[in-house]
Amino acid sequence: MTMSLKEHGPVSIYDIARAAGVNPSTVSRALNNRDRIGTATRERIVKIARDLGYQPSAIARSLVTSRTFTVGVVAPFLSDPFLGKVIDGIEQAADNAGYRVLFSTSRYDPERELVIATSLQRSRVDAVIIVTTHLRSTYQLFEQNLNVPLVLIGQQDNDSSIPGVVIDEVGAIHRVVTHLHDLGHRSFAYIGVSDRPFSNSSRREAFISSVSRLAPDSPVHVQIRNDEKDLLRGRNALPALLESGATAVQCFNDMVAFGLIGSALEAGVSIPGDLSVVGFDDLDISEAFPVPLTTVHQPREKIGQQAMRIVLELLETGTYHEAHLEGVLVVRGSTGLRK
Amino acid sequence: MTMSLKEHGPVSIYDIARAAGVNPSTVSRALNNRDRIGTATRERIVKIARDLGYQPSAIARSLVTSRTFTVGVVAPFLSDPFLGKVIDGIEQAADNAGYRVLFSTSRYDPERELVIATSLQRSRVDAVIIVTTHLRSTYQLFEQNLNVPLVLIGQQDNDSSIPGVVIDEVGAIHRVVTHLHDLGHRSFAYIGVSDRPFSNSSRREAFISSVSRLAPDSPVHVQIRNDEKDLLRGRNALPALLESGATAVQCFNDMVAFGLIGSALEAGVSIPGDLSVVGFDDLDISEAFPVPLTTVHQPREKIGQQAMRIVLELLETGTYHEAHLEGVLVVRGSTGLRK
DNA sequence: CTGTTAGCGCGTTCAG
DNA sequence: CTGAACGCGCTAACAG
Repeated sequence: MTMSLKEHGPVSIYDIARAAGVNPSTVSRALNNRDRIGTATRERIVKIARDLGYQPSAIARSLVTSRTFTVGVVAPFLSDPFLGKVIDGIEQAADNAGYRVLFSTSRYDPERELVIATSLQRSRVDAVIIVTTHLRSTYQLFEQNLNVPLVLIGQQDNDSSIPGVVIDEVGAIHRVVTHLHDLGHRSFAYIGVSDRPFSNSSRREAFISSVSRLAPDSPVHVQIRNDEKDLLRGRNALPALLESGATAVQCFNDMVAFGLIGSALEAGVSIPGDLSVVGFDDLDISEAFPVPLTTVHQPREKIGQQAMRIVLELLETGTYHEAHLEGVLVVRGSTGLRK
Repeated sequence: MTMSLKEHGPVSIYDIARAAGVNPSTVSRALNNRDRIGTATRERIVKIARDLGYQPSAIARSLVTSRTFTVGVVAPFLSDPFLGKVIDGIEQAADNAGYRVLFSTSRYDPERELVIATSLQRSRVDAVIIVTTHLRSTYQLFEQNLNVPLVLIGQQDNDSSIPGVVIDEVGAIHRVVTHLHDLGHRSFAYIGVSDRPFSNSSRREAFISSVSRLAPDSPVHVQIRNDEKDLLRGRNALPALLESGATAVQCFNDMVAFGLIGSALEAGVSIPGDLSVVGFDDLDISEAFPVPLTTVHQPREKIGQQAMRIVLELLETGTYHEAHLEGVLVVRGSTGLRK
């Protein structure tokens, strides 16, 4: 029946020191299980601390240790089905390692990325993980060095050596094209997006170069759309796509593919009878879609976990090992033999 | 051409005080645009601060002001399509108000919710927003008072008066049942989930009571599933559902509905010809699904924004105004006349 | 094994 | 208008 009369803020080690008749620093040692402390007094102190409902102040501790055990995470959005899982992976790995996660969204806005970065600096986070969308401006962050390890998630320039995790999109896309080529397709299309310029051009390039390698004379119809949402981009891409005569199309991601398939079905275009459609990401719904989607599976949680692993390596050893993950082709019902 | 030789950590007001030949406290006043400061010296100091790349330490500031301008957010997952948008809304509103967001996932685990809450206490967040799944245990959090405002997102007991935002699920479900009843349906079903017991029973109760009001003698087949993922729950619910003879079914959420529709189509069951299906949430894909889903639209971003608004009210005035949002019925192609 | 002292970076008195 | 001194809560020296 503890009846503590707490006055102002939370209880501090000073409060419990007084209650135990010892010095605050003794309390600190007792609670941190440090060296050189009497087992008897320790237990007494620990008990008092518990009775008083003591919760150490992370900020006071940080001020002296200059470690916050907090990672800053910057991503375009949380509600993106791809990013959500990636960040879940980060949070999970962070939690396991005793780190907190300070989250901010960049909303595909390169300027905001910079603003956020300085805000995170003020918070003195121990490291920052960025999901890039505009590589160019992100590189600026590295140049104006933030004084904290920075880890990138997303494609990088070939010659850049920034800590981060990358997916082998080129390889994955090549497997897609091989698959489509094997099915007899000889006229292709790529439906991209404008607000994630780097990963978009990365996939587009990979697609085009794979086609020109496997089927040199095949045309590739390309559309880069900037409609409001990915779904709409897919929907609105249909007319021009049909006109192009393409029989197989790679979409930037699954959402674009869903939009495309939806409008195709409405227009009486059969999938995959008239048109083979491939996505990218492998969202949860992709396999349960009425036309199960052939797509490139990205190990989303693992991407986040690997990013956090690199952070920890960097923090503990100062060096790191790159994470190179594979995107695997998952063949389902949205691709088929050329008519 | 500033060539500052920074040694240890980030520059502090002390560094810039020395560089300006003034006292640290003067720097503090100058930078915080406080009263009583010479315009001349202020500008000089501001310039030096900028040149030195000064970033105020949020933790040092917090230590003295005992305000962190940080809200803790606890939710089951980030990757949930419903929660993602809610949290985006929180982050947006927080950012606008100059707050940071410290995020943790509870993974549908009531115990973790408690652990996280104490962790957030250590971080001295100014407030906590919780997306509840197990109301019972969340109430414990309030009893063991955290010393910070706590705002709830999700259904509450009728007699509880905890700050939070609630959706009028009862009303929304009633509109669903009315819609189905108008279509001629007289045999119903509800497919629920086991890991979000509170909102599940809330929806189930609402459904059953609405049915018994509108069509007193109609049977209601109920399944509460605990398969691995929501999609699977929908898929696996089909056999027993068909056996029950129900012609209209309310699913816990859209994902469950997608799973159900997918397996129904595969089994040759026509939607909505043989079976009318209703979801809950109105995800982005729901309207683009090949069988466009009739569902209850939840204003997801707004939910998050309102939660943050309550936080700010609580922090500034000590009181708050409840947020009561409506779930609106969106009729699409997955419901139709009873055969 | 424990108490003392100092200082992390900043805001806020209170004097000048 | 500005400088000096103190304290936020805690850890890390250094004594004892």
